[in-house]
Amino acid sequence: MSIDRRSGCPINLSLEVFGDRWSLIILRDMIFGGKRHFRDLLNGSLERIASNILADRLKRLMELGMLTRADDPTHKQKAIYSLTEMAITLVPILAYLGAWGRVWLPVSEELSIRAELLEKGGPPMWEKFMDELRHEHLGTPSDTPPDATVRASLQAGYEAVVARKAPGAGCDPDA
Amino acid sequence: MSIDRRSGCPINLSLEVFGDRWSLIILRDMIFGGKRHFRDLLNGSLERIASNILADRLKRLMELGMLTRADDPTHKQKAIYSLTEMAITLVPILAYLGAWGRVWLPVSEELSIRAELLEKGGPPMWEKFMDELRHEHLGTPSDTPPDATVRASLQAGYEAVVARKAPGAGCDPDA
DNA sequence: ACAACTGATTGCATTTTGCAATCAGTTGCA
DNA sequence: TGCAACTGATTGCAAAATGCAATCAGTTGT
Repeated sequence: MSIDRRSGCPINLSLEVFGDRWSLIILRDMIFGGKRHFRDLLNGSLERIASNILADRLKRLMELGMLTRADDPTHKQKAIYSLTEMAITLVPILAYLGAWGRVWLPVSEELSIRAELLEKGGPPMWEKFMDELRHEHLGTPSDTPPDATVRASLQAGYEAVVARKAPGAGCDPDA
Repeated sequence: MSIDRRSGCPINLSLEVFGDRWSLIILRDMIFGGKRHFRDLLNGSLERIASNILADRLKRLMELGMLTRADDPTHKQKAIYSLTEMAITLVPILAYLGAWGRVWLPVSEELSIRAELLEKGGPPMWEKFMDELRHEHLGTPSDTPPDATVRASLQAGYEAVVARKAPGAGCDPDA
């Protein structure tokens, strides 16, 4: 399951990295959902990835240099997956992809609010988000307080839509 | 082979449109290569798509609203495929994808020069390119002379690299 | 001691993919 | 008229990917 190298075209090579139905979904959940453990990714995504496919893609993304794996000090069997700089720089692509999908595809309102906020925020917001991800996954220093992160503001926007659509119902499957 | 709708997430829905190894390759060849016929797409791409897969993807992209098909007046069996606005607005995504691949993947110099020029040109160049595609595929008016198109300048850049790498050898498989 | 949870792995049926060969109709040329 | 080349596909088939359920060994909390 390694890279084919059908040609040296940048678009082709990019497709060989995440030209499948699951790799970008996993990266999305790590980037926007803050998921870092196998179980979180397995049970957290709306698209219900199978455990063998998740294991395969995590392995593949590590081989490609998009993820790294480390032991979790709180649990001897637990592994923490981290994004590499290579994966973090996908943020603008995900932002554009979300913006495009929001225009042309039958997206649901509550799931597209994040894409809308990210599009409205533009490149400055993407840069801020990438810096937060670098802090979170690569350990680089950051001066953003935990309650003022881009991810928190995206999540707040999501919850506002959910609350408006179902007032009083306190259920949040994505929390 | 229609859309799954695993979830209403914009990124997921986008992946269901071109989360495979061939759909974006076909769109790339139509957008950057100017290919509009089955045979051009079949023989023109470096990645050697099989004819049944090409037929399947063309059909699928039409069902999804990314392409339209029309009869070619010069040949009763010939079909001309056109990009829709939905497909034309992928240009920024392809630009970002090419830029990302150029940084992180083992691209070849002659095939990545187009991505580099497109990245350097930025959003203004993308807009100009999209206008040219609208003129070419949707018949909208345009005042750009045929020799000053974005595609022509990308092609010129490509040929300059090829000429520099193999001076005197007049072969150009992409012409 | 024991149930729940950790990151996986295995087996298996179904689906998708990719390659080679082939198709019928159209065109250009001798 | 005859025939080769070209048009957009389609078919058969082997290989690969997918998705589901069951299972695994080790760890943790009670």
